[in-house]
Amino acid sequence: MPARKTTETPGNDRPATISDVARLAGVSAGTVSKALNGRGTLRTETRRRVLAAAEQLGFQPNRAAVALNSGRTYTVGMITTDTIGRFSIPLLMGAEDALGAGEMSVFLCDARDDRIREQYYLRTLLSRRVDGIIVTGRRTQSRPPIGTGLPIPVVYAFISSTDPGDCSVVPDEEGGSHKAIDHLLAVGRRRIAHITGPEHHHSAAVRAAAAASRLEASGLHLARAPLFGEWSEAWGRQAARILLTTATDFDAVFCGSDQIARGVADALRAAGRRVPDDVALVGFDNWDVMALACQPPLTSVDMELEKLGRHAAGLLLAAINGAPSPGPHIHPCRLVVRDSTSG
Amino acid sequence: MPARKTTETPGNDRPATISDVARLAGVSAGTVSKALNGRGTLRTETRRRVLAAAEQLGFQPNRAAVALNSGRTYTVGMITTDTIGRFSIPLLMGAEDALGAGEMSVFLCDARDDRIREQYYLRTLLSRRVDGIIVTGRRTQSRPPIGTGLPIPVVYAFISSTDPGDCSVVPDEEGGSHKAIDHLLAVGRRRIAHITGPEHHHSAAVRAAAAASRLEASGLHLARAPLFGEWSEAWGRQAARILLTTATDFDAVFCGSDQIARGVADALRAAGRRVPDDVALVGFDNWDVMALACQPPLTSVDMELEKLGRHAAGLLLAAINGAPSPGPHIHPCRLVVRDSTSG
DNA sequence: GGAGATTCGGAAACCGGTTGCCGCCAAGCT
DNA sequence: AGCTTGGCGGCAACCGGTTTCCGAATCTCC
Repeated sequence: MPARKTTETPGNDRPATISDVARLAGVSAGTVSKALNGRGTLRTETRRRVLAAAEQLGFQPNRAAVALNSGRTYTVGMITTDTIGRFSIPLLMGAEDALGAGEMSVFLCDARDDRIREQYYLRTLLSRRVDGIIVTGRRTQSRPPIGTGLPIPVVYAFISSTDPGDCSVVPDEEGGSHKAIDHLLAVGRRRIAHITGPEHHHSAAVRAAAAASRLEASGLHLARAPLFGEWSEAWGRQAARILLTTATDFDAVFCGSDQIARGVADALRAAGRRVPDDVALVGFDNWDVMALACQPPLTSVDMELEKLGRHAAGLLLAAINGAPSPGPHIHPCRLVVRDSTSG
Repeated sequence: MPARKTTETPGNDRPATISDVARLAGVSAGTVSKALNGRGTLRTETRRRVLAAAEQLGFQPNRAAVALNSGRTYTVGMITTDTIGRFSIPLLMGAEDALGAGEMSVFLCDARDDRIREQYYLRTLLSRRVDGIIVTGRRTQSRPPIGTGLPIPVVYAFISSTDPGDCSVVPDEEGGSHKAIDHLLAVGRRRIAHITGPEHHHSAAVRAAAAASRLEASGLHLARAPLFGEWSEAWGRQAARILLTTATDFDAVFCGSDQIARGVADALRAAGRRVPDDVALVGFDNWDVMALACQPPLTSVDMELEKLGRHAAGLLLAAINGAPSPGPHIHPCRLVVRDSTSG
């Protein structure tokens, strides 16, 4: 940026203020403000002189001062209720991107599954007079609202609030499962098994129920009761062996996560079953590291978390501008087809 | 938080100001400020009354106003030069944690490998008068400084600045490689191969060179020239097959990443070689998803990115408080031993 | 009881911008 | 020439805190 180097005075430790600009341009501070913001009535020549002075000093208005008399800070808080992980990242990125386009800056708050930290961050954000708050978390399960009677809008992304009046954007896990099942049916599979995470986990329960009900709508059933376990490759391998040793008749497995699916793929291959010829395989999450490294590459349901984050940010911006969208919002899933079902 | 509910006036859309508190307590605004900050000389009874009024209104000082006359915003900017990914997260979390403890809030800026966005964010942060900036990125390679003559301290974390005077905190990849080699030597291996990422990638080059030189210091050599490829499981599998088919004599493989190591493990198993009995295996990154799902679980070099982030944040806080630590800082790696070398 | 010491809290300036209002000056009109 | 009109830009209040300075009230002691 050589252009900036020559105009800024490097080593000048104090950022230029509007008075500095006014002095240099030979006008008053108020006039500078008008010139820079296009308000009031100024001679073109005056405006030009002010702009030149501002440029020369590298003037950037102090946002704290702007915030003070506009009442708007153009910042939002993003609270991740649990540790920032694989699911939070695309959410954060999508939201940050959408907000940045709206000239908003984002405060990142990692509450680490600690309600005390959560409330500490909430107070901090309110003290900083953020224009709004996005609450995210790892689980799609609903959670108590982060606060009540707050003076600013709040949007829940991925997780949802137990208060049905709160604005929550959640992935359509049920619809995603339907797409997975429909796809397996479309490629001619009829004896579909389901392997997934812990039964008490909301996502596992929802996806399993949706898979079963979609089959029943076609007059079919799961090849056996869903195998609930954990969200790991090891469980995928183990569950696949259970399917094989109990002589279950199956030609497809729909898995609750890509990690599980990958474990299943490895165990099937070790047992001499071919994917997708003997068994078609569908995962969930479309986590590229897993889905692409899997042998063969894995068909998977994508919750489109980045888009979901952008969606949530858009709703927050609207709410900040006086057009709130209370209640739950369902964000669609997308099926990404790869070799594990169409080789 | 039922306690708050009763004290805050829900639905009161405008946050309480210091004047509101003053009016309720029957004192002046200045007195409220003194009471809340423990300045000046006030009667105990007056102080108590003010505190009670502040509590009743749920008063939180407007940080913009505080910033305006203290010149300190108690915020820092965190710019990730490339997309936030697996490496950035522990960095961000560590830094955010350390800064939060210092009462600092963090602005998250995702520059997405775009120099334009980078400069946009830099200007935004300067306009917001952040007290300091942390710059991170995916690669350990050094990069041009984000700005020159900036009025606030900047710390580079993980990546480093080409300006040797800038404060950069980088992982000791060379030391990490040494630890990996030393460990393999300690468990009796002598014919060590190295499989890693692209040759032009800084980390790949550094780790390969460090491995070779450490062996030479013991009068040994790599079993063959390092196999450079890409950071993927597929390449790990392919490279392992190269080792096997070229009849290279090897009893250990040190890999440039856990993904590569996992591919190697799969290919070795498929070829009937036992890990660690026939071949010991060491990865790099200690990415739990890979290292733990690997069969057997993978010994790996951990760059301790979260600690590194905390380290960087600490240096930034010190610099903000007038005690800068210019120049590069090397953050040690840690070897995590698992079954792939000690089964 | 009065002078001096001490305690307590209010008034006002200030941080860095924004904005409504008003005054000054030149041009236009009669 | 005198008055009106309107363009231009300065003055000052304000946003919400913090801090300095100072005055008033009370206390102490002779």
